[in-house]
Amino acid sequence: MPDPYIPQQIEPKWQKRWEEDRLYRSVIDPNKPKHYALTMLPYPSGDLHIGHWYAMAPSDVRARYMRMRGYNVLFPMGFDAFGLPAENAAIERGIHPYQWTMANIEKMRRQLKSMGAMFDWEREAITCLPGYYRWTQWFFRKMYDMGLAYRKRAPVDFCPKCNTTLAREQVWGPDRVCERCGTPVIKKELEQWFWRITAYTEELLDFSRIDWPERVVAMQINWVGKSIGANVTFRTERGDPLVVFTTRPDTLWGTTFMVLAPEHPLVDELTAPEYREAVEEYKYFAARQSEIDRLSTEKEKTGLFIGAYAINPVNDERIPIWISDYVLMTYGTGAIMAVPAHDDRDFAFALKFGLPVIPVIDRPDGAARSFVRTGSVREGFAEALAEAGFPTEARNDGFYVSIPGTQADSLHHYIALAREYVRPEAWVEVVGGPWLFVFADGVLSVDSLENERRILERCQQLDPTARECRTVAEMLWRIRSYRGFLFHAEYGPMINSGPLTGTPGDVAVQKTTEWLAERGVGEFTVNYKLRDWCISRQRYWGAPIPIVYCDRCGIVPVPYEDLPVMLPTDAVIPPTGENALKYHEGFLHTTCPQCGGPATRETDTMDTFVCSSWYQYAYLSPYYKEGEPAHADSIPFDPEEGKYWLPVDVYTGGIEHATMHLIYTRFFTKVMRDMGLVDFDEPMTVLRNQGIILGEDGEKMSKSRGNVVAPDDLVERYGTDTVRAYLMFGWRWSQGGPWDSMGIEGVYRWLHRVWNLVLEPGSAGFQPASPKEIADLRRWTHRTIQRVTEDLENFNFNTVVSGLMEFTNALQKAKETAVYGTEAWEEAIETLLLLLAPCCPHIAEELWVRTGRPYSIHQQPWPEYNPELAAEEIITLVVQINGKVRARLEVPADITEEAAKEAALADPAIQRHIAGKKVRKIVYVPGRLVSIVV
RNA sequence: GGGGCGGUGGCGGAACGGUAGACGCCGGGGACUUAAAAUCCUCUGUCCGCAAGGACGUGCGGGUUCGAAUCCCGCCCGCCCCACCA
Repeated sequence: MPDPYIPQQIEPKWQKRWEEDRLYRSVIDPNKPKHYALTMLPYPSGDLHIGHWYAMAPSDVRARYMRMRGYNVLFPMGFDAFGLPAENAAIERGIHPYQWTMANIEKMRRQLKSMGAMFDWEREAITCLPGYYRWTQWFFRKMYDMGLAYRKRAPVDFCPKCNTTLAREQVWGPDRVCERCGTPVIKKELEQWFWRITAYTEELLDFSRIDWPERVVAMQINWVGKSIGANVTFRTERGDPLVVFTTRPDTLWGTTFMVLAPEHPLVDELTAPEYREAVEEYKYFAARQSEIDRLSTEKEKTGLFIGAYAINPVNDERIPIWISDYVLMTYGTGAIMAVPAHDDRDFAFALKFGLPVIPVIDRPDGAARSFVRTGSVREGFAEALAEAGFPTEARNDGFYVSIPGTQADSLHHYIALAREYVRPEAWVEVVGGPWLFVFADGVLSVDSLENERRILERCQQLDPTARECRTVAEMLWRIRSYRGFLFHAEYGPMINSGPLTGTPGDVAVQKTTEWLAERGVGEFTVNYKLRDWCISRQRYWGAPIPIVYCDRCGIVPVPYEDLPVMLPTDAVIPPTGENALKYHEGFLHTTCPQCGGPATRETDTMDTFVCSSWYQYAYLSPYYKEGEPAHADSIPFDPEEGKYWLPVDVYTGGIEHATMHLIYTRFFTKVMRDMGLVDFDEPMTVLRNQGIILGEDGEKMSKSRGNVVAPDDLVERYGTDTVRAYLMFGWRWSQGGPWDSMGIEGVYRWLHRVWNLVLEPGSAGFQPASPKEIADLRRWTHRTIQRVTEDLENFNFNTVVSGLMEFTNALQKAKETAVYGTEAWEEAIETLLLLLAPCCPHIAEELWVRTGRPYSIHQQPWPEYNPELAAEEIITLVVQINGKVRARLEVPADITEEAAKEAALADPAIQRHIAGKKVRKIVYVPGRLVSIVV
């Protein structure tokens, strides 16, 4: 009997040995193809949780697999070490952010090492060290020189009591209060630094060169938010140009009012004196409201008429100008033309505030409805409609008529009938694409503001209840059946649109834009949601922005040679969380690099996303040229390393970074390309995301729920190899799912079985193994190589483990037969260990060495599979009758079609099923099945 | 509202358009043991049947096909992201 499998003994032993032997040191080797595998670096919170393991362990498995495949693999690790929690710890526990961070890194590095991953620790990079942030600042300086960095005023969340700006996560709850003191947060305008990421917008939309998950691509496209349309110039009555952006210039003739963002610069000038007070009040309301109610979906529209009018350039209609918080100053031009007939927001606004609606796009389906009030038509109308084939539906006070869009003339036909029957003191309206009012003396269309008014007045004369209505739309809205017909946002033929009436829907936007351009009142325009990246943070624990303010010279960038601008380590964090740099005299005061006069430093530090935007380059040569002065033409990493390793081949990590981090790092790489630092466009060729491990109860893991799974405990109990294998086996990696404390037991049992399989002697037979037995065993071996290889290629980690389990089960059975001890048996065991090595590196190494094989298994080549050996000799041929499986035949793999069909038809079960029926057709799929149709 | 991902046994999940449910967990039965744990063997989608065998079965409804979990159309449900973006 061998000694039992005790992972707690063998795992630390091998980890120590591998480290001593520098087994995972990655060094440039021009004779090998390179593979840069990167997994997202953690924030040093102080504890490595199961989510980190889930992300990193399978990534390590794949990196190890690539290494065995003969690649020279770089798989580095580091820490994203600047950020808010360190400042909080400083305030709560009186420990300096630096000490807190470095102590956490110490602990997490130990935890990471317990994973047994092949991280090259000699390339570790910690973003909060001067040797790292010197280059972060260097990038700022380069951006500045390239005209990609600029300063402008922008709002920040500010706590008036703590006198400090707040990060997004420091603002709590729907009331938006300060996390420390509970004071309602206000907006404050500050001068801040921005990077011109928008200079790369179009390029960021190009994913043709990278293999990234569909959903990440979708999220980034959505984030960039490209809209194609036109800028159209309206004029105020005074003559000021008022430009709006619209994606639907084809609806211009339906503009019945304009809406400006409350912060729009023209609002103050345009507001009529008698509205001024109300407008000021609304602006204040909007400034608060947009913050408080950002989350509510069905927000009631609010707004205010400012007493001014604009002229629609296409038809000279005079339209009122409103302000409302549903128009954002930060998008487009901060002003819109409102077309309530074809935009749901404008429609809701118009309905609420009694603004007219003019339809200008026909319905694509051409359908219409009409409500015929009792007494509004002469006798016989219903019968005439029935005869003409119009479907009707009775109601208490009349009946509805559905006018189908299928026949071209049905609308005209209906109107002709209605005119014939309508009584002089009443009317019949038709609501479809156009809205038509049939009076005894003629038909009026809601095709202009003037006609809208005229129709409304006439209806109000005829029907006293209509006098409550401010607009035709409001009157029609009262009739339920019309509601779905009063607004639509589809493309369709233009109607009521002056010279462009009749333009088909598929060319309407283009034709209108051209028409506007010819007249000089509009132009083709593209708009994006993406804004420039505000990198300023009013925080201490970050990389200082290398800028100096001089009374004489103004804004002066710190010279390259003077970098890094050191973050003072003796700063005291105020209990309010305010930026300690503002009070650090030694940091604050400096001399101007240009004139030598007194100057002050920028106290803002950089967003931590800046640090993580280039870390994959830092790993190439961490803290490159520390202590040597930098220059404008420096390179922040060893160019030889860069030339060999870049770009990243496979990047793994959580989907939560789909937008910010993964857009910023793409931006960085494109800037670096334009600087001449790299010669590629995208930082990471392949991206794969893992899912999230939930608590055993299916909920998100959290301390308050008490459902947190601690990896350290698991390692102590089962060993790292079991944890690694279970994280691969338990779920589809990209999906994740609830933790299962029983499931991991199954994996633990499996590794015990592997241990015993390899070390316990089998019962060698007295007879030699038959050729068939040998072939069967070798088939198992080579099929398993094939499966496991393919699954690792495709990140299908769960089936890698299940494949190895099946192989183990098969070997368990074979062990009791004559094949035990044969060459084929040794091949099988050796293969099992090699295939196991990436997943469970410790047990694989232990068994490898114990069975007399040369250390280290991790330096062995990945086994090749032989397709001939993997091929089946005997296959199961399925016989279907009318698609149902009726028999399974064991036949030689190379059976001919005729022989297969013959065998199928000869089978007694098949005979029974086709007895008395006529065989119409036989489909043969080689190696698979015979399908008989009767 | 827009976009993405998903829906298969009691559970996690397998399945180039071709044997649905591999592998593992849970559960049943058995061996070993004074006993338990561990380990090993074995059964395990549902229904009918003593059995042989048969019927049903991948969220729902259609379609394509000799054959659909897989492809197409229309729905329903869940999760995630974005969201008054003109």
